Amino acid sequence: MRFSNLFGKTARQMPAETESISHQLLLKSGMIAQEAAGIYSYLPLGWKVLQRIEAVVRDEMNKAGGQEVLLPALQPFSLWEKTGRNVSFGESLFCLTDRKKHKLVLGPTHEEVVINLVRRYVQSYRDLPVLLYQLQTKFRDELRPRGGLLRVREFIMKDLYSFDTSEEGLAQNYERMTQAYKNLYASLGLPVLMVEADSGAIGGKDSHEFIVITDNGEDEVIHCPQCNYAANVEKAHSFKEESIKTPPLPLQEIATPEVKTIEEVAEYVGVPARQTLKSVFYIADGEFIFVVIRGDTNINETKLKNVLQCSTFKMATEAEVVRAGLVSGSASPIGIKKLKIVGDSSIASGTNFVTGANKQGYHFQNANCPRDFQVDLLKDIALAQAGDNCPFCKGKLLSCHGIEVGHIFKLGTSLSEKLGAFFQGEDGSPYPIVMGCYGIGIGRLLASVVEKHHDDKGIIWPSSISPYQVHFCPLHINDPEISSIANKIYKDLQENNVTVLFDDREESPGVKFNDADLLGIPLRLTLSPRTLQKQEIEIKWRTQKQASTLPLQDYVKELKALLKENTNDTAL
RNA sequence: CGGGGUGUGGCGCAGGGGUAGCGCGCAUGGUUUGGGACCAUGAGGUCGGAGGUUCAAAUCCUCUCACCCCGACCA
Repeated sequence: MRFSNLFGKTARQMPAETESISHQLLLKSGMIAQEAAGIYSYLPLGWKVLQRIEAVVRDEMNKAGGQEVLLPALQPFSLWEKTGRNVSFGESLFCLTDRKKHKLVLGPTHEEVVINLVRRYVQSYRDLPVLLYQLQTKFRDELRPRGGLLRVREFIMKDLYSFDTSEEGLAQNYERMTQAYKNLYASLGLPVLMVEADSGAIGGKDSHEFIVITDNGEDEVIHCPQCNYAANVEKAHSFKEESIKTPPLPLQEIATPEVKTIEEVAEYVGVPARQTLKSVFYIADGEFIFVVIRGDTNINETKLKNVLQCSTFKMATEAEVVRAGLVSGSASPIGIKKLKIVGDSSIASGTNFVTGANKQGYHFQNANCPRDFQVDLLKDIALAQAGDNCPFCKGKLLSCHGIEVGHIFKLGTSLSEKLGAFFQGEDGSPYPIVMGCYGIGIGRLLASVVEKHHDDKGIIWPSSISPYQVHFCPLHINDPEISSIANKIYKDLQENNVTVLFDDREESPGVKFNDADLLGIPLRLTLSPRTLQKQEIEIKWRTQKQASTLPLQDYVKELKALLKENTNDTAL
């Protein structure tokens, strides 16, 4: 490719109004362009990289036994009603109506469609297992798109669906896909952490995420450095500091003027925060929910939402709290009769808690569950935090942030049953197909690679996905001799199947070198009067400061040897 | 959905009642060329949108839209 013909321009200044480094570099290098919030165009270079990532992903999916298909983005709404996921996806589902007034959705994922397809072709256990996958555009009306390609509303996803006759078969495919994912991240030079995850709107049982650890990642991971337990914070379990257990004392009301927060209450009464109870209020599917948890811990809203099995969920506003007859700052479950109360397990493990008296300026001391109050549900709804103890080895848990670059689910049979996907077993009876699904956001993968592989000058592509193998920079290209040799080299490289970006522009060396660094192609070739005089060509790796030279007569052979040697060297 | 911020040539910004200016980029010509060269000439916007105030609005007021960032938080 001649640089002079390349569509898209590199910018001198970083684009304004951007925060994440991948967003900045991808815009600055002219690889992507924004159209609207969370909606991007890929320009030729960015698209080339994306396609190379797709090739790596395809390769691994094929090796794992996947067969590629292409399912429709436009899907009947009625399919979503059958699984009920029109409700769980809620507002993030893009809905539209056709001219015949039929409701359609722009697919945010493809379980419904793929099951509906598979059920027509799978009748017998002999037809299973089968693994289908696609690379397809997904549409999700995200709450807040952010970070350039990191969270968008339209994106290409690789989604694979496994169909098995049994849980054992599913487990095998789950394991196979796990390995395929690990291989693919390694090819891309991405270090990932596999963590236990909440299955969210997709539904299902077991679920794992693959996380690239970076500070500006949206997801929080709790992990144990001792035993390698790792889970998304939404899912993570932990051991908190032991509750205080003393013989129950009589409930006692005390005046606590001007005392509101847990810290203030604990200090005023003279007990540690873990001997207080915190009351928090939510509205779930329109119902007011009273949640009570130990004062030193926080509520994991994902766990709470799962416990409540609701589809809409939010914190109650001050007005709603007042309307429920509660006193902010002094609320407690004691004496609450008409509201649904959810308690965290932590409240049953201790005694003599301090909690509100449901009266402005007063608290209770020595509250005990179930003596003084009862809860409708007692579950683990606590947020695991750094510093808590590991649930397996009691080591101190750590927390870090990361980008979710893959998510796999053991779906089981619930969607199959809802959509009528059954097979006939050896015994002649019908069984629901056992399903798994496995997703990777390709654009997010691209952004993650940039987040991990860049320096202050620009992107550093791993050779496995670089848009070109070589960036060729002839200097003084208006010199006829340089120009003719440069063109010959360009031709030579192409004839030798080396992909090359040929900077044939009449730009100064600084411009060319800076653009080369920004674009991040791993190998740079430079031809100039200086190198020509010695009958040499300069060669420099993007990752290295120093350049070296190759003899002009024989450079192609040596270059190809170097490329071959380094092609697998993606674990940077 | 709440909070904060920003909208002025392709990009980055300044201007803050008297109908727009800088840098980069772009075009033409010339001189340059190993880490974002220089000179000259030139093209390109009517200031996110709508309404209002005013003799006069990019500038003041009202509404609205878009984009960015934070939070979806313990009462």
